[in-house]
Amino acid sequence: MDVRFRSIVLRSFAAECKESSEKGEKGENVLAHAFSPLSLPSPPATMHSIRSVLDDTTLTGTTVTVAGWVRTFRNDRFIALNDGSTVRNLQCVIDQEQVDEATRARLTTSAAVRCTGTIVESKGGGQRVEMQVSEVVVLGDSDGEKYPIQPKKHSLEFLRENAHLRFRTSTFSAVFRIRHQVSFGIHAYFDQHGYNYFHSPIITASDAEGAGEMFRVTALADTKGTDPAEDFFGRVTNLTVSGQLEAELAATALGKVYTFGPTFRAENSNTARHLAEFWMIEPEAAFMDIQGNMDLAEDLCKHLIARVLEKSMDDLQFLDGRLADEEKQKPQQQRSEMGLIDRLKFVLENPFERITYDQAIDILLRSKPYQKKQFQFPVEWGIDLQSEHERYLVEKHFNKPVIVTGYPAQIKAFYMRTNGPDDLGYSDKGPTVAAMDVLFPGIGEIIGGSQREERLDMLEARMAEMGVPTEQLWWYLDTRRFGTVPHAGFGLGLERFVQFVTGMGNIRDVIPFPRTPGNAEF
RNA sequence: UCCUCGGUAGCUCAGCUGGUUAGAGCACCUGACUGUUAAUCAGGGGGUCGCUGGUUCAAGUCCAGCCCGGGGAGCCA
Repeated sequence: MDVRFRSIVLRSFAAECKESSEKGEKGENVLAHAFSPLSLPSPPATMHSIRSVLDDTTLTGTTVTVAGWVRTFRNDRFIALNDGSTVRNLQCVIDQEQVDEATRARLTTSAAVRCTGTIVESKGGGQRVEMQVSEVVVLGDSDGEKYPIQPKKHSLEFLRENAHLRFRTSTFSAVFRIRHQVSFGIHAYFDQHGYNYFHSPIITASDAEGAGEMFRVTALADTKGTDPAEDFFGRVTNLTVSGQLEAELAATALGKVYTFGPTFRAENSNTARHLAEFWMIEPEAAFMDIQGNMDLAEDLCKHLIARVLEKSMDDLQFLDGRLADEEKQKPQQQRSEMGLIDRLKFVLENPFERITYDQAIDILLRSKPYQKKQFQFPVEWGIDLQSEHERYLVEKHFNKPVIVTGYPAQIKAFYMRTNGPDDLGYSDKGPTVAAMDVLFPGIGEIIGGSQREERLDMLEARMAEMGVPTEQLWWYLDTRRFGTVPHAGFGLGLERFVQFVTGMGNIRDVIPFPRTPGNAEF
């Protein structure tokens, strides 16, 4: 809605309230008024979504109205109409005697139209029902010569350059309906499990989180030679790279919390799995250890996959077919044996493999590619697992999601809990921490988390060791000074998860308007 | 940021070892079509071959620099 229009509606509503109260009406009447949609035009009773027309068998034989955008217009007679409610189109059949030639000429790709007609069983083979149109109104013309999206297969790169229109394609409408289901499912899952949705700040002053380069936030036109004390907040501020530290503060009072918001990284990353602006979900729970953390991560992933299978089957079927076509182009060796839907069901039905870093190194050292010297990077205890190593574990050795715990302390963040001899992931090869990475086939790291170091002396020692300034994080350390408890949490990359569920290969194709180095057009 | 591949019509791409007026399919325009499924058929318009410079009788094709994009790597979610 136009902002000015909305303010007018609000003002007139306020005026009505004033009037009502002046007339001495009861407060509840005013309230009832507030929730009635009087100020908005209601759709006609016969208006239906295309999804309901296609699925609701009781509508056959009735007259309904639908509105959407023309996908194709064939044989001067058949409109394939899509309104975004489903990936499927409604075939609207027009009678040439009822619709004049001038109107038919305006039924171009992506024109907005409203059709009224009777739902009948289709004479053609491609669909169960179709609409026998009695009236068609063009609501918005679309100049076919200038409209860039054609009824044919476009490259994803081309559609990325036309990101403002790509939602009108089957692929992208399917992806974004599924993104909605995943997002909504995350809130539903945590709500059902007693977690509080916690809004961690977007602008932060701490740059000690160690999660990468940050975007500076300033109200100054030029920061050169200016004391940060002169700036808006009186100090250096940045866009958040993680809400974790703040979530920990909340978890040590509310018990269970999760954040769900945008996160920013100013890394010069040019890959199919990195964005400068992405959405992250970070649950944090008091009295939860690394084992509980793994259980939560696995259960959440499976819950979300189950939800998408339940709510978005037609979108998944479309994406499954799209992926199968793509696979056909590849040489036989590179093809994956499972389709998208089979893959989702497989992940849902099988437990994630859980191994320690020690075991991971062991498996890699005994692997064929290692012995044939096919790995580009060395494998030895103490170094981080490279992409090729993670891929081997997930895609070759186990062929399912894998959770790796007990990484060497030196390669992980300061807040992770140091393992003792009785802890999971303890190693006699060197100090390890209660970190966990959830690795998914085709995507890599989808979740990174840990049990946090709750012991003040241990935490301070690690911060000193890693050069993290304790003065700046006095508020974080206070949680360890006053009623500290074991607690744990993780970060789930929304886009990476959506990539897995939709089978999209590039992360830029699962976020509406991707932000990457040199790219912020829309 | 590094490695690698690419940039030819609105889109997807062909154009061999330099050699006449640079091609195809789709899209678009005109016409045909009352059961099509990315409809089909006939005809038509449409190009500074990413940019700049160089080699050559001759450059889309070879060389150099720059710009942009894909894939891989690092950073991570």
